[in-house]
Amino acid sequence: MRLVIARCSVDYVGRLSAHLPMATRLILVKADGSVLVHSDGGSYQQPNWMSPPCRQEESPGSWRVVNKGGEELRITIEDVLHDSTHELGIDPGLKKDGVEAHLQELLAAQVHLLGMGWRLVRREYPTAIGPVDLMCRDEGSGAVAVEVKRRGDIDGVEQLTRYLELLNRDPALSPVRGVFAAQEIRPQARVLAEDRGIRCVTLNYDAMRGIELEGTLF
Amino acid sequence: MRLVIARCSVDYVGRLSAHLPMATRLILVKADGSVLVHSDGGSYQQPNWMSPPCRQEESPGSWRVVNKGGEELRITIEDVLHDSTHELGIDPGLKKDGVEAHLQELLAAQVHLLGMGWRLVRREYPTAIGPVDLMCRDEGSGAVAVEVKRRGDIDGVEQLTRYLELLNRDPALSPVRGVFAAQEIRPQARVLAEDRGIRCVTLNYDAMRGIELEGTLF
DNA sequence: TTGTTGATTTCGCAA
DNA sequence: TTGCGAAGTCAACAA
Repeated sequence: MRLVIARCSVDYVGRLSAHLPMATRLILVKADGSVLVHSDGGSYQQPNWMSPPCRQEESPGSWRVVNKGGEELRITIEDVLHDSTHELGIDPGLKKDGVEAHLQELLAAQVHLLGMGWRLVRREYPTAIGPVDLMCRDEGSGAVAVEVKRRGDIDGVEQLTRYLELLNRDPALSPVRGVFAAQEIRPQARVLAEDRGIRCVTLNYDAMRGIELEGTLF
Repeated sequence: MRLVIARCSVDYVGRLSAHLPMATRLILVKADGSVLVHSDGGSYQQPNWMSPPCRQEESPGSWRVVNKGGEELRITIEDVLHDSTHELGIDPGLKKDGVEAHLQELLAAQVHLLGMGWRLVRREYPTAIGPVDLMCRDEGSGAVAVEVKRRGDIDGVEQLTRYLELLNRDPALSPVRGVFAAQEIRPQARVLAEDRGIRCVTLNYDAMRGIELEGTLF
């Protein structure tokens, strides 16, 4: 990894055109050849960059980074304040926990949280417009489509509504009810869901994980 | 801006949990206090970070960065290979060109691409639930609402559907047809749109820009 | 402050 | 490879 602090201007021409006027910035060159330009403040993201795989041509005062797709990053350098290279080695990678997939998995193992006597038919139940997160049968064997979200938004209600509309065209399943389950449900989403006869359930991630952990103890 | 190259492990606890095992990485501290951790390869984005505003507590071998929302980034440092601080000053900011607004502008100037004899009524046609990108009249003077996207997704179809539903309540306009125009249209979005009687049109940005450029030549 | 929408979204998974 | 949906989405802008 190479770190350069320099007074520079940057132009990107590719999927769009972007221009950074002359100023002092950090230019970061990774081992895979990708180039990132960072300012000191403003957004925490890089204001300009070129994603790998890409090729770099360096001449005094001017860098040119070209992508396979014809995208181009051109850096004009007026003054270099710092330039150092460091050997970092490979990174073992990031482990994430607590995302939607995990939430879905936890709920699939605990469908009784939705109602006594409920059972899971299958996860990722396929339809023509995409998979339903959980398909269940309630205590009276009625079909229920469950949409799981980390944050329950209007989009999620729309998504579940589309599934329900489609599933209810199938005489073998109909009537299919809907449950919208999320860690947080925004008021607007809740209103819309309930207006459409969809039940809203707030999930407690820690409690669900706790139950799961308990289960593994015995 | 402070640059630290160090052998470290990183833990984030907040909206989710994430862990980076011990390895050599770049730790970048910006003037606003935000902290970014970069590996040398893999994804070109930062694998772990804390966005501003945040507060940093540094003790030998351990950093703790805390957010207002109770999110926490904990960096355990085993060995420091480099540590330097640089004064960058303020950044003038980024200028972009060629995004959706541009696409809409181009299509507005070339509504004949949608059909012979079509004319533009106006861009950003106002409704109670937001502006319709383009309102047109077709060859038979029928009203047509056009939604322009760079990537045509189901969300865009839903958006246009809401506009059409509202517009068709107005006897002075009704019937209003819909056109969904985008550089790329995803199959599921196309299915949904056509199921609702909305015409899908794929836009060729380069060709549209080319025509525009030609136009300026004469 | 809150909500909405676009993004060079990026990223990961699965068909 | 391509398609599709989630993201600690982020960030800009309007209400």
